[in-house]
Parts: sequence; C-alpha cells; structure tokens
Amino acid sequence: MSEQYEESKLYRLRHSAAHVMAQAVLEKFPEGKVAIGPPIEDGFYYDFDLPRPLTPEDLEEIEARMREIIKHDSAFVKEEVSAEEARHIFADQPYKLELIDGLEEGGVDEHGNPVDEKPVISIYKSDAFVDLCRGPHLESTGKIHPKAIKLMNVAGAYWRGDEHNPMLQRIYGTAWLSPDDLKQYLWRLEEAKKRDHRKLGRELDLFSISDDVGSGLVLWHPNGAKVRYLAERFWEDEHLRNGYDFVYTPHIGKSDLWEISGHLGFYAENMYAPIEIEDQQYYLKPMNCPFHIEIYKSGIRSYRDLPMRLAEKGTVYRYERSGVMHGLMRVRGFTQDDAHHFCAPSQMPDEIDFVLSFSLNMLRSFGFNDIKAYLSTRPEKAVGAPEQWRDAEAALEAALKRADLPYHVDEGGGAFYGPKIDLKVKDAIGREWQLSTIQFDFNLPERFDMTYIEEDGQAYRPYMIHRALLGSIERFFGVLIEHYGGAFPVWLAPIQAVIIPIADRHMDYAKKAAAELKAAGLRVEVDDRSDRMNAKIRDAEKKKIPYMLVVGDREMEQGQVDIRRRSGERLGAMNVSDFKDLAVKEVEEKVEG
RNA sequence: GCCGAUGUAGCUCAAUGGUAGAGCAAUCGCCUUGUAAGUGAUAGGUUAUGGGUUCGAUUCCCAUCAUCGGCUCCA
Repeated sequence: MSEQYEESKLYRLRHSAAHVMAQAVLEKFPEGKVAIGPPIEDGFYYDFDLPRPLTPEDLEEIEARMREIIKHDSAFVKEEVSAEEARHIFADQPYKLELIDGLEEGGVDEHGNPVDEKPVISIYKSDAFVDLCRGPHLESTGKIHPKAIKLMNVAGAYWRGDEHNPMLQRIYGTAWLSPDDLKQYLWRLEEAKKRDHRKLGRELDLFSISDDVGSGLVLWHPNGAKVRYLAERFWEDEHLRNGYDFVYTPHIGKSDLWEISGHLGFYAENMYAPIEIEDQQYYLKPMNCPFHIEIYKSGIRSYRDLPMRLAEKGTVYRYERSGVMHGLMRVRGFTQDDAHHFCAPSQMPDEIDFVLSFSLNMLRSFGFNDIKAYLSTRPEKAVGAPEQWRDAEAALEAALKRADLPYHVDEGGGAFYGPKIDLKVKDAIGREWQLSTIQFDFNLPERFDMTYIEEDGQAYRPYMIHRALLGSIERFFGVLIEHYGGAFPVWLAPIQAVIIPIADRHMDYAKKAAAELKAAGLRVEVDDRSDRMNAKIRDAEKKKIPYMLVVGDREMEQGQVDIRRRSGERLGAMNVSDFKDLAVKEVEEKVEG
C-alpha cells in the first residue's frame, strides 16, 4: 500500500468506517471481542471474535445500523493514554490487551510487525465506541457518506495471521467518497467477474477440472488446447532461435535424486507421497532442475559448451492444501516453461542480460506491455559465498537498468539459494500477476558437484540460473483468459473466423471460401446449421470468434465475404483473398483485439 | 489445513417431509433467413457421495468429497 494512500482522505474514511462498523457489531453482540480493523485496497475490514457465525442478514442489519451511527455525526476524538489507562479502558478486550502489551514493549505494531521506536498509545472515541488506534480519522462520522459504504462479505481470518491462533470472523467492507465511486467500484467487480477464467473456461469450453480426476488437476479441452498449442509453438520457435536446447525428462525420480537435490529436506511437505517399486522410492517431480542437472552431468563439460541453455515444458506436481486451489491459478499439477542456464562466471552478466530481455520479449508478445520487476536479494540464512551473491545481485540490477524497467528491490527477500528477479505484468483491468522468475542457484551446483573444464584444464563450478517465463502454463492461460476477457487475439483464437451462409443455397460457396482460407493456414469454420443469420452471429459473438464472414446472394455473385468483427464493427464486403491477406497479417503481427 | 457458505438436467436457477420444474443448450422437424435469439416437438435428473432420523428424505441430522469467499501457504 502506498504512502500516498495512507495519507489520503479515502484512507481516513475507510479507517473511520471500520470503527463505525465495529461499533455496530458490538451493539449487536455486546460480549463480542474486537481485534483489528485497518483500511485496505478498495475498502476496509475488521476482525471480531463473536459468539456465533455471522449471516448475510446480520451484515445487512449491521450496515443499516452503521448508517444510523453516521447520522449522529459524532466527532472522532483522539486521546493519548498511558499503557495503564489503556489496559483499564480495554479490560474486557483480550486482543486489545495483547496489542497494548506489544505497543508498550515497542517492537511490534498492530500487525505483529517489528517497529523501530516505541509508539505513543492513542485511542479514538466516536459516538459510543472507543478503539485503540493510531489513526488518522475523519473529523466526524458524518463525513462518511451513508450511501457510499457497503459491507461485502464475512470470512475467517487467524488472529495476527498466524494459523496457530484462534480464527476470527472478518467482515470486509468497502467505502468511497461518493455513491458514484461506490457504484463504479461495484461495476468494476462485475466486470472482473465477467472475465473470471473459471466462468469463461466453461463458457468457451476451454478446460475443466473433474472431481473424478482430482482437485487441482486440469483437463485441457480442444479449444483450450488449441490456444496452448499456438502459444507453445511460438514459445518453442523463440527458444530455438535464441540458443536454447530442448530436453524431455521423466515425471518421477528416485529418492536418491531428491536427497541429493535437498528437496526431501526442505520441500518434502509440498511433494506427493512416494511410489514404491522394487524396494525403491520414487517421487513425482515438484521441479525439473535435478533432471536438467543430470543431463548436464551426463558428460564432461568444457567452457566451450557454455553457456548451456536447457529448456523444457516440464510438468510438475506439488501438493497443495485443500482449500487453496483456484481454477487454473492454483493447481496441483502444472507445466512450467522451465529452463536452466549453466555458464561460466565470466559469462554470467551477459547471460542475465540475455535472459531478461528474452523474458520481456516473450511477455510483450502475449500482450503484456506493463511490466514491473522485483529484485530480491540475499536473506539472512543463505548458501553460497557472499561475493557470489554480490556479483549476481549486481548483474541482475545492471540488467534491469539496461532494460529500462521499473523495479523494486526487496532486500533480503531472495531464496536461501540465490537472488532473483520476478516479473509482474498488469492485465487489461489493472491487476498484477507474477509470471516470470529469473533465479540464481548457488545450492544445486554444489550439491550435485557440477563442474566444467576451463582453458587451464582445471575443473570449475558453473553458475546456474533457473528461469520460467510464463511460469506455470496453466496459470498463464488463466491470466491470458482474464486479460483478454476470453477474446483472444487472432493469432491465438481457437477459431479465427466463422463463415455464416444466409440460406442453404449459399452453403457451397461458404465451404469453398472456407477451403481457401484454411489453405492459408487460417482456422475457419462454416456455420451450416439451419438457423437464421442473426442467431449464428449471436452464437459467434458468444464464442468470441474474431471474425464473422456473412455470405448471401450479393457476396456469392461478387466472390466476396461481408466482414464483421466480434466488436460489432462492420468492415463491409471484400474479396476472399483480401480477407485472407488481412487475417494472415494480423496473425503474423500478433495484432490485438 | 482452518472459518463460513453452497452442492437439484450440459449451463443458469425454481420447488417440496409424500420419489422434481423452467429458460438456455441438445436432438428431430418446419422456416431459407442480411449483421446479437424464427418456430414446434422430443429427450434429459438414484436432487454430490455414504450413513442416520422417519411409515416415507431431494428436503431434517451426521460424515465424506467438491466448489465458492477469505485466512495461512504459494508458480
């Protein structure tokens, strides 16, 4: 959350709305306990410990009560108190007492995060409610527009976000400066819902997840598989043109492999239980790296072989706790567009430069032009020599600068085995998604004792860089669906054009035109059902087919097709070959829309 | 995994302590259509699964599974 937001009126408004809500809840449940209630993006929440689960009816009641409290137009009054006084005021509020302890000791804020200095304890009073609170707030409850607030839903949340703590009931609300803003926000939610990849996945017949197969295991239907195939084909071409070699590796590997890699030590809770065969334990792979390393190690490597870039769309399986699965975004089996770069230390900066610009090109090709980078550096506990870390971090940062990319540094946010760059893209409605990751690994080359022979005839340890550009292909597909709202650009659309004959007598002509377009590599179908043209257009619109080519008497006579885009735009009649050229050009240029 | 909600036809949803209904989709006709739904008929369900209460359960209760909204965790 930005500092700008924290100083805004909107922030104070939402914070104030949270207090008003807490008052309304406590009036309804006098024995209820309050936890914390901060503003968040688009709204606020407040956590409560209540005698019974809240219902949607309760929310309506609470919301109505909030409007009444707002009407009182009672001032928010700040008061600084001693810890002793605070304890007295909140004597029957155990969560507040815990917060006061934290405040008094200094050290932690209301979220349990460490803070440097000991803050002053303050309380805010408004109407019949007092809260331990740092503020700031609006001048009075009346400054909240009663028609610009709405309680959204109830959800469970652990006290202080720790799953060992009791679970509280969290009420999410939204609050805006004006009813219009609220309306606009609700409209935005509706729009996001229309783009939901789970809904579009069903409507466009792209994929499904079957109970009988298992939760988090994706079935790609022909339409979805078509998009994936096209995306992968592009991906493959780009990799081949850029010095990657493709490899294929198995889905399972012996426990010995995972012992060496260390995964059984630090990743076991994410791995499926082993399969036992001939007294050997085999594990489904959660990552591809050990296999690629084994390929590297299958022979003696010379500095002349480096950099080596091994790429694979490797399908991995990771155990995810039930309750975290989410459509394509969070699954148990997925395919990473994985690659491992092995290089000599002297080649490392160039290799980083290359992989970053390659990643950016890939993302941009899929229509993601708003890209932000996050550089994560050495954490407290880390393997690898400090100067390796320093060199690697310097190379990553230099590459970011050269790529002229906005980036944010997460000090100490790297994995224990190396620093990394994550790339996040903004989709068409402004949501950020993490896709690419470029990650150093100082751990595995050591564990697998990887070497290469230098000019001087000595063996040295290579650098290893792990990268995934689209990340998980399943997840990437989900993001792509939401980004385009199901209306894939022509180059990715499962069906690019549908020919719509007006009457049966136009059928032969329609098929002839289709054949000509298909011969040019276009994905074209003829809608030969005995429905009216209007119905066929409606159907094609629902399937989000980029082009509808209507043919009737006029077109048949002229050797033309009448072109309508899915946007409703009419391009008018044109010769079949002209449309072919237009469509082929759009495919080649990856034109959007 | 945790909290809460939900699970009825392919989809979206009704209804009921006495074995379920609509619209869309599907199938088969009729219509031969000019830029987002022409029309008729037919078919489609062991009401998620397994127990329990009851003369009788899809409805009430319990468990399991799954989904949804969150939390935690994360590609």
